Amino acid sequence: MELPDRKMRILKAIVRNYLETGEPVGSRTISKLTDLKLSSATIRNEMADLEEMGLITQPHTSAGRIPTDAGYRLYVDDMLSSERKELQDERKQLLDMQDILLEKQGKLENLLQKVAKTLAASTNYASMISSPTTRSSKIKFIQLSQVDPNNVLAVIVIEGNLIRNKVIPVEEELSAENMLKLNMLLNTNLCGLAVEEITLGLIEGIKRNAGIHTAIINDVIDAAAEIVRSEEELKIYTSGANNIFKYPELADHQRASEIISDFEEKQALGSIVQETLASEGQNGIQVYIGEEMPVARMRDCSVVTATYELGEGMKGTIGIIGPKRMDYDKVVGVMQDIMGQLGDLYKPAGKADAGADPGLNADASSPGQPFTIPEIRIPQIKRIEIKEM
Amino acid sequence: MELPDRKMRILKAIVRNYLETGEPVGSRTISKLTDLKLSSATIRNEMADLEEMGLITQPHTSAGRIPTDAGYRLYVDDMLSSERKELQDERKQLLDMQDILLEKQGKLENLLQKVAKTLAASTNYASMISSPTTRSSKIKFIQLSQVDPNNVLAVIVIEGNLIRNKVIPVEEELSAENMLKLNMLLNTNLCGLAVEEITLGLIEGIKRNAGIHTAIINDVIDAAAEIVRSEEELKIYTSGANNIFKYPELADHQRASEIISDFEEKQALGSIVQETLASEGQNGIQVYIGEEMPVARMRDCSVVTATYELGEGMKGTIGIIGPKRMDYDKVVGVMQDIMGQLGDLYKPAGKADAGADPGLNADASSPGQPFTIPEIRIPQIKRIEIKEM
DNA sequence: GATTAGCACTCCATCAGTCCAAGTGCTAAC
DNA sequence: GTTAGCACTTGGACTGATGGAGTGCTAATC
Repeated sequence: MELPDRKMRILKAIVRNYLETGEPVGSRTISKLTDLKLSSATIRNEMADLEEMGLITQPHTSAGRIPTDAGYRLYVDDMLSSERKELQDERKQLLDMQDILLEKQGKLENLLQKVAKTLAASTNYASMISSPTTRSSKIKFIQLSQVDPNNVLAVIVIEGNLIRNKVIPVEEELSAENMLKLNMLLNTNLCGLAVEEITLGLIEGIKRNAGIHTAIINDVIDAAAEIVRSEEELKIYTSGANNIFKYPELADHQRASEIISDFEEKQALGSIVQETLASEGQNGIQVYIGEEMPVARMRDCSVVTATYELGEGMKGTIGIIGPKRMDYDKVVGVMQDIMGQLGDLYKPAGKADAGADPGLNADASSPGQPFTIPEIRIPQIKRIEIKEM
Repeated sequence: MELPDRKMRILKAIVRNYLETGEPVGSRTISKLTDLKLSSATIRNEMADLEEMGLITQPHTSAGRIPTDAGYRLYVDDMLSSERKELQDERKQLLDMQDILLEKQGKLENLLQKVAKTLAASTNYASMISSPTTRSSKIKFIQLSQVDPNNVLAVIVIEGNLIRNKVIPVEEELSAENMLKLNMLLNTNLCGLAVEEITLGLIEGIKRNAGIHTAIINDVIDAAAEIVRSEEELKIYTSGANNIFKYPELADHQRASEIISDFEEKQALGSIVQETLASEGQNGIQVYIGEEMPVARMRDCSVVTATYELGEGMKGTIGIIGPKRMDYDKVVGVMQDIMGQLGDLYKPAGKADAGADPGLNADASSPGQPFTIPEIRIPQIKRIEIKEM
């Protein structure tokens, strides 16, 4: 929608003023606020037009105007297309995440939690961050080992160097030789494949080659699938849910309760993440306003989401959820900042200088595992002998 | 504090009525409610006494009475000492957790989350549950393996069959023989020990025996310590935080915001867990009322906590947080029920019948690992040879 | 034709005043 | 020791009046 310049400026002034005050804004206010020397009467005429166009509305007859969803949308779109250029030049660093990012011992889980906290604290809105999805997660390495007569321990390394293990109950103990064969078979057939790429045909093939122990093959593949699946399971960290109490329009019992509940369950937030990942907006940032919200119960909110990338195609989503009258400019700025800083976090292993190497751990479950170790080779087992102890 | 029977009955009636209605309760109401045929005037006299004793209070001059913290305390103590007997007889099963408990594929994380949800849903209060602490967690088995020239993968199994792994960067590649020695050395020296039992002297001894690679020993032990530490890290799952909106006395912005924040941060809840585990109350259940709350910001709430046991000394805490006027009877009942059901969950591996075997997984990070597999043996490595692939 | 001044009108928030129900404490009678 | 009765207090709900903020419309002005 194209709007004559003057109307646009008035709309912007209305939106901005409303964002600040949360009160309906009247013609006189705008008349004084803008630098286009116009009387309140003229503004009133323009406002009547804007209202007719569905961009602003009156809560009641003798009140000022507030933006409609469409009004916000226009404002945000305009901002996003101009903001981008500004920011790319300056690349201002709004948030000092030094402590967070340098914290060597931290796990990814902690990092995400802290980013969420930082986001919430610096914006005064509620924030969320999803764990990076490893949708393309390929199996790098599988190792089975007999842990006791009834159980086989499967260690599976998937791309991104995430390590998962699972104990598989078996009925018969495997000999070391068979175990070794099995390991080779699995590695040669499955390494480099994403779980989605493992077809039934492939499994059949492996089973044929395995000859014996077809049962265990099934189990292992099930395990692998389950492991990768659980890896893909979206984890969402939130912070500052209580910030919604700062905005009266969200703080009444009904709404607050619903939002808090959605934040606790996290399921609803998941759908926002999905939505964001599915449709990448311009310049990486997406804004859902009111009715556009993927989550029905949050129709009184807006959410600004962005996709961050942690290298190797591991993408996650950060989001700020607040009232429709949120400070979009600020939020978008903070978002871009965080995106940038998270992006910088991943540096190819070789280039990372010692000081800045985040030394992140890839996951809670594999603590201490460096985030950027290079290729993992299949370990070579050499001639080894040991007596029973 | 001993109270004449009639005063006690009146106090109980006041408390019970207030729990139900949330309104100050007047003398007439009590007169009609109790079966001790007394006029409202008499009740008024008794109430004046109770007020003098600090058990009830008036919000304002011409209002009914509400219980003070001390009044609740007396009520709860009385209930706890009588309730116990009742419940031990009947062992009624209030909650049907069949689906939850039988869900074979579930991880402990999911179980806990679901228990929290069940608790919240069935009580209409906010609930929390801490992951079981494995404070006595002993190392069962350590295995190092060279993953690539620069990294060694350490897999550590601790009691309760929790498996953890960590990649340790090393400067020099170890030979298979040395790796094997190291494995044996570590296992013989560390297995069966809790991390607290690993002394500096012990480490020195290991290092001496290791001869070479003293650096890696340090790393491995650090890793082990870190792994066990991260295992002990209290995880807390919550549910139903939004239930507080059902109780007007908690639902005003100030209070709600604080409580929600505490629920999101979970840190404050941690101190409740600590407090509970530290001082085990009578019959396993503890009630903190108002000012007794360990968390200052929740002084308007009460919390009922209980310690559950998941076998092998793994203890965790469940808690219900609600308004001071919570339905203590019901909550205590539900708590005991859950405690029982969680307790039943752990059955010695041999005795568990197939149908009821929960088949729980011990942790998110080791999905699919049966919860009750018996002793883990150190795997025997036999003569194996393999060419470089 | 666009802009502005002026005016009548609308609506909401606020405040004071009134009334009422619920509950109390006290006294006197049983 | 218990109860009936009464004067008193208090908060909540309702009412009506008032004023401020804002609008739409019209007529005058640039």
